[in-house]
Amino acid sequence: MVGGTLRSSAEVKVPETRSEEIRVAGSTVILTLRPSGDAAPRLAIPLVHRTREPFADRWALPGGWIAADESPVDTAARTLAETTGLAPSYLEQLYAFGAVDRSPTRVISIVYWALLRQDDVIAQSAAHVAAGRAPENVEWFDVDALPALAFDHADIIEYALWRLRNKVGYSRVAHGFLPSEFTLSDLREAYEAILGRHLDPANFRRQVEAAGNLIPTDRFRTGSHRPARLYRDNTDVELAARGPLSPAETSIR
Amino acid sequence: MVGGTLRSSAEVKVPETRSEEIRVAGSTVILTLRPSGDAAPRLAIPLVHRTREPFADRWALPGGWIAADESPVDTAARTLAETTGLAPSYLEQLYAFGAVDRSPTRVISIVYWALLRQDDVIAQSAAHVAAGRAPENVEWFDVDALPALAFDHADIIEYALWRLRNKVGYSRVAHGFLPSEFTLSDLREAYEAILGRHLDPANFRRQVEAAGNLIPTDRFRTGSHRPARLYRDNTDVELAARGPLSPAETSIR
DNA sequence: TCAAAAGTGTTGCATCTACACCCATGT
DNA sequence: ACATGGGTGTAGATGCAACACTTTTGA
Repeated sequence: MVGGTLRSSAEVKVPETRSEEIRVAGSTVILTLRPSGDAAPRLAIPLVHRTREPFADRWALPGGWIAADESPVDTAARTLAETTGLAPSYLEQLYAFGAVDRSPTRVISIVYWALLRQDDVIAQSAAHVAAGRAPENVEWFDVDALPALAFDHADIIEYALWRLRNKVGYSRVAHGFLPSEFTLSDLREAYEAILGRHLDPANFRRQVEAAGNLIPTDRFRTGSHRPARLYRDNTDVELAARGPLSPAETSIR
Repeated sequence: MVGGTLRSSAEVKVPETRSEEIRVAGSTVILTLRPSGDAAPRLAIPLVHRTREPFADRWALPGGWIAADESPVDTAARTLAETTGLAPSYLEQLYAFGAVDRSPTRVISIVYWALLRQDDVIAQSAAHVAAGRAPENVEWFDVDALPALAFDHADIIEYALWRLRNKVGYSRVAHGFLPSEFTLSDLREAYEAILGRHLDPANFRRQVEAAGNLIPTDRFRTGSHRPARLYRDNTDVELAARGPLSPAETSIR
């Protein structure tokens, strides 16, 4: 804890320096759910391979400098698009990291976290294969098999995962991973991948039905065993309450 | 919601501008509980009267530029001390506000929120009266009677209050307002002031007792009616879980 | 007909809420 | 003695976890 009383404010020295030497970057922890064969899907993150110092040969979060005429959230959305070619289903500010020693030069990073729909990611990587070219130096990693990371990016990813796991408990963020129609098993598997534990299908069903955020369709997914009803999101309800923050802060115009 | 697929990343233009034109400020929403006569205590915030453009004659959050060798949290703690002469019992990053048009010049503000113990505030203002001088241009306002505010500071305060009200439900932040020994009524009044509604004393007692964060003392507050037992905080437990964020991010070295 | 997932029912436990009630003190 | 806040007891409602059970399909 912190606490206590200080000397009178008159004695406190005010630094003369202004902050022009500080550069401001935007980075994003981009998350999706990757189907892994017929096993449970797993959380995955795209990282950028660094070819220059500092931290040459290590992997970093996608990001870039915040342009003079650009809001931080726009930098996040822009660099996310440059890296993946996609627009996120969810985008939220994570934290502003600004410790003096977090980089050899003074950089404050305003970090966002984003969710991508798994069908978008699959379609995009198929398009890259078809076109014969994919973004250079970008690779996807399972969150529990990350490579050596640059700067404080390992801590940042850990914090983003903590926030995701927290938020999934009291919001609908998990829906951000799913296509427009999905079964309750799809949704439950998303929750299980995020939380890392098994959920009872019967109780899960009742909980999401009681929440009233799902619209049942007349369609079913067949294939094996008893067909499962497909549901749509009730798009009247936000994926997560943002409180009184301006809508511009978390969505894209 | 956001969603959708974009053009290939090869077509996205990268701005040439770097971020040297952006200045970075730190501001803090400082909250305390002010006893208002014998009525219920109320949430209050210190604000700084602006004497220069932009927004001359309006009121602003305490803050300043982040120095080149200073972490954002240190800027928050420093400007908080300059404004109030006190150290906070709780300090947490609120949000980085960076919309392009939020200030006539380009400024990104990393905003913190802090709690002050009400006994610290009372002692400090008594000291100011005794010394015959108090910080210039600083005045305390009830949160539901705020003056005309500069920049986007009204929105920022609204967001800070939303965060406080949320956090009080799943953490012990309300303890940050109280002295080291307090009665359960003191604590309940803090919760009531934050949430803006009455809480059942009997149920409140059982809840905080069950949480196990309070240590009963042998002392009682006498004065009127039946004496009330005094409690201390269990300082082994943090006021609020910060997740995997470094301890440096929310406490003062 | 069997395996396995979809979907329903039921029971027990913990927690919350409302409110009745007793306790201890200053006036 | 009595008003008032401190503190305890208790019954009903609600929510959740565990798990038995039925349904529907593909193989």
